[in-house]
Amino acid sequence: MITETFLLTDWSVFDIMPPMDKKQEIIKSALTLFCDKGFSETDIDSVAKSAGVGKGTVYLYFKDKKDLFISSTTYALNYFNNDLEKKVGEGKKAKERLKIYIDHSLSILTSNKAITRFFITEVLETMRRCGKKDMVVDHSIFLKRYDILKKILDEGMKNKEFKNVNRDSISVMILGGINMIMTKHLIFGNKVEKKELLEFRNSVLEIISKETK
Amino acid sequence: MITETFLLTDWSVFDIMPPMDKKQEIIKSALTLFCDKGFSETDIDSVAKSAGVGKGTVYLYFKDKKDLFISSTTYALNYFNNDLEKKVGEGKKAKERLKIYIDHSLSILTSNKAITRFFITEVLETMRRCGKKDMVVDHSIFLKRYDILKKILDEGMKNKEFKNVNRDSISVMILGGINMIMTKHLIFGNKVEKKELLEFRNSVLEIISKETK
Amino acid sequence: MITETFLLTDWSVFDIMPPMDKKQEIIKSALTLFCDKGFSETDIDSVAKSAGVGKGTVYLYFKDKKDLFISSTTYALNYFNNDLEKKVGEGKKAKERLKIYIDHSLSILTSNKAITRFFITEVLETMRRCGKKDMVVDHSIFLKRYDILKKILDEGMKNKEFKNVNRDSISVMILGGINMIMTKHLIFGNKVEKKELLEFRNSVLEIISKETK
Amino acid sequence: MITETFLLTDWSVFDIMPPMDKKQEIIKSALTLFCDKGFSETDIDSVAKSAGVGKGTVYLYFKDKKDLFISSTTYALNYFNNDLEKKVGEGKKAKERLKIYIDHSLSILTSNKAITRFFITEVLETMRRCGKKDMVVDHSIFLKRYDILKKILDEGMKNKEFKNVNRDSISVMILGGINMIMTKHLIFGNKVEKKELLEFRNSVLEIISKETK
DNA sequence: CATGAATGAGAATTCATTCAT
DNA sequence: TATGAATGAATTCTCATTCAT
Repeated sequence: MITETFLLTDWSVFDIMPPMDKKQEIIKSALTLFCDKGFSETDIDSVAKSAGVGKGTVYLYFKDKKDLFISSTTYALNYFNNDLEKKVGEGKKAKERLKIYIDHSLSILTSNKAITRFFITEVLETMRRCGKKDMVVDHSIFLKRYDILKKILDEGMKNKEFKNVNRDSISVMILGGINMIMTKHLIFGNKVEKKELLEFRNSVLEIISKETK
Repeated sequence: MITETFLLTDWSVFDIMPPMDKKQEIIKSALTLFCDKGFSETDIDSVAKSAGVGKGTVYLYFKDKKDLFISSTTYALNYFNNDLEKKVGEGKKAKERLKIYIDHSLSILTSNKAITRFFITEVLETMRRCGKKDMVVDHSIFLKRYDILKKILDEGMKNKEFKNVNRDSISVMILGGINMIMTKHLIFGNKVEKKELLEFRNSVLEIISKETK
Repeated sequence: MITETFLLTDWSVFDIMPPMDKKQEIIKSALTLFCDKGFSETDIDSVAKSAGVGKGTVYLYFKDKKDLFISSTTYALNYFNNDLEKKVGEGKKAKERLKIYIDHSLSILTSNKAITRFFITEVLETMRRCGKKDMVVDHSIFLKRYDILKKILDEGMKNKEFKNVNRDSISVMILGGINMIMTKHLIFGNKVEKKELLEFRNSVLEIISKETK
Repeated sequence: MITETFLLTDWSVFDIMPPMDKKQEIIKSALTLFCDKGFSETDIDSVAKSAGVGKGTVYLYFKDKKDLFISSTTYALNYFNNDLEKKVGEGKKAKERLKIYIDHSLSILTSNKAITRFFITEVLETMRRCGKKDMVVDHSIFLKRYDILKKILDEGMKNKEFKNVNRDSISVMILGGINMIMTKHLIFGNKVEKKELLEFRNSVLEIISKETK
C-alpha cells in the first residue's frame, strides 16, 4: 500500500491566518520577519511598519522584543501543531496516518525557505534566549509533534500494522529525518525533488510495516 | 553483536585544539563565545579579551565579524569531521564502524550544551547569514558527515552485513535522529541517559542488520 | 518663656484636601507623584490611574504636563501658606507667633521625605522649567511665607518684644535655617531629633528676644 | 570691624578648570548643561557635542547618564569646597574668616543663574536620584561646607571673639541664609544688590560677635 | 604586526499627546 | 464630558569598525 502520491499542503501560512485585530497583525508581521531575518536582525520598527501600525503600538501589546518573539513563535507552533493533528486525524489506519504525518510535515518545504528555517532553528533559539531569565516558555508545544507521532506508532503496533519497534528511537528517527531533509534543502537550496520525499516516506513505512510479504 | 558499551569521547573540544598562533587563539575564543551566546550576542571585544589580544588584532586576521564567524565555524566543523573520520576508520567491519559513528556523534552531548546547540543551530545560521551577500561558504563541510555515513552503509550492504536499504533515506534518518536527540536534550535540559543513547544506536543497527536474530 | 513643647502638625497633606471634583482628584494624585518621583519621572498615565480617571481626562483639565505641574505646585503652596497663616494667627504675642511659625514649618519634616523634598527643590524646578517659555507663575506665592515672617518680626520689634534687628537679614536666616534643616534630613535620611528642632527654634528666639535672660 | 568691602570672586567656574583630558572635557560640558537644563532635559548627545567628542566616548568614561551626573556633581562640589577652604584659610582671625566664608559663598551669585541653581537644587537631586539603587554618593562632600563653618565658629568662641552660641543652630542659620539669598535671586531674577549681601553678612557678624561695645 | 581609544550608525524603549468613539 | 488605543518623536545605550600610535 505504498502509494506514489505525495500530499503537498500550502504553507504560505502566515498569510492564511485571519487578520482579526492589531495584535494578530503584529504577530503575523513578526513571524514573517523573524523567519526571514532571525531575531537579532529583525527590528521592531520593521515589524511595526509591516503590520501597518506605529512602533509604539507593538509595545502596547508586547512587553518587549523578547515577548513578541515568544508570543509569535508559540502562536505559530500551536497553529502548525493543530493543523497537523487535524490532518492526521483524517487517516483511517495507522499506516495512513503516518503517511499523512510525514507528507504534511515535509510539505513545509514547498512553502518557503524562511518558514523552513524557522522551524528548524528559530525554535531552538527561542528556548535558549528565553529559557534564561524572566521568560517562561511552554515546552509542551515542542513535545506536541512527538506525541502525535508516538500515538500513531503505538496504535500501529497494537493493530499489528507495524512491527514491534522501539517507539522512542523510531520516532526520533522519523522526526529527525524530516528535519534533516528540511535542513539539507535549506543549506543547499536546490529544488525539492518529490522523488526524495517519497523515498523517505516509503522507507519509513517499509521499516516499520509488518512484512505483508 | 549488539553491545551494551557506549563510547564516550571527551568533547571539551576547543581546549584540545593546539594553541599555535594568535589566529588560532582568536578562533578558539570565538568558537567558545559563539557557542555560548550565539552570533549577535557575542561581541568582538570579549573575543579579543578572551584570546588575550587587542581588539584591533582581530581585524588583522579577519575581515569582519562575519568572516570571523565563518572561519571559526568552518574550522570547528572540519576538526570534528576529521576526528569522526579517524575514529570511524578504527572500526573493522561496517557494523562496528556505524556503531562508532553514532556513538561518537552523540558523545557531543556529554560535553556541554553550548557545543550541542552550536552543532544544531549555529551552523544553519552561518548559512543564512553568510549565504547572503559577500561571503561564500564551503558547503562540502556539511556533506562530509553524510559522506562518511553513506560510505559505511554502502560498504555494509556490499558485505551483506546490512540489508538492502535506501541508502539516502536511511542516512537521513540516522543523522537526523542524532540531531533530534541532541535537540531534545538541548530544549529540555534533562540529564543525558546512557540508556536512551544505547537504545537509539541499537535500534538503528537492528533495522539495517541482515541477521535479525 | 522658651518652652520645651514642639507643636507637630500632621502633614499627610494631600489626603486632607477635600476631594471635590475630578480636577481636584487629579491635582492630588499629581502632587503625590511629583513629590515622590519628580517631574520627569512622573508620567501622566500614573497620575490618571491614581486619580481614577482616564488619561485623556487629564488633558481635559490641563493643557499639558507642565500646566499640570504648575497648577499642582501652586495649589499646594497656597494650601500650605494659608494653613501657616491661620496657625500663626492663633498666637497672641509676636514671640509666640514666631514659635508657631517655626514649629509649624519644621513639622513638614515629620510627614515624609517626598513632601520635604518637594518644598525644597521642586518649587525651584517649577520656576526654572516654567519661567522659560509659555508659562507664567505667580511669584507672589513664594513671597507669602516671607511676608508672614516679616510681619511677625516687625510687630515684635514695635512691641519691644524683639531686639532691633535687620528684619530682612534675620528673616532670610530663619527661613533659610528651616530649609537647611530640612535639607540636611533629606540628604542624610536620619531620624528627626526633636532636640535639634527645639534648639534651632530656641536659638532663633534667643537671638532676637529683648530680655536675654 | 564691620567692613563695607565685599569680596566678589569670579565663578565662571567651569571654564577655569584646566581642560586636561577628554574625561575632564566631558565633565565640564556635562556640568554646564546639567546646570542649565537639569538632569532629565540634558541629553548625552549634547554633552558629547559640547565636549567635542563622539557620543560613544561619553560611555567610554562613564557607565551611564547617572554616573556622568554623579561624577560631575561630585567633581564640582569638591572643586568649590577646596576653593572655599583655601580662601577662608587666608583670614587671620575667626571674625575675618567668617566674613570671607560668607562673602565667598555668596559670590557664586555673581556668576550665573545656572550655577546658583545647581548649588541649590541639583545637589539634592543627586542625592535622591542616586541614593536609590546602585549608586553610592559620598555624603561627606555635602558636610564639608558645614565643617569649615563650624570650625570657624568653634575657634571664634574659644578666642572670645564670638558669643557663646549654639554652634549647630547658628551654622544652620548662616548656611541656610546664604542659600536662601541665592534662592531668592534665582526665583526673582532681580539684580544682586551689594547692599543686601553686605547687610546679611554684617547681621551675622553682629549676632555672634561679643559686643565690643 | 599590535593596540585600544574614539566613533557614530543603529536599535530598543518610553511617554506626552491626540482623537475617534 | 470621558476615555484609552494609537502614535512617533526623542533618548539612552551598544558595538562593529577604524586609525593614529
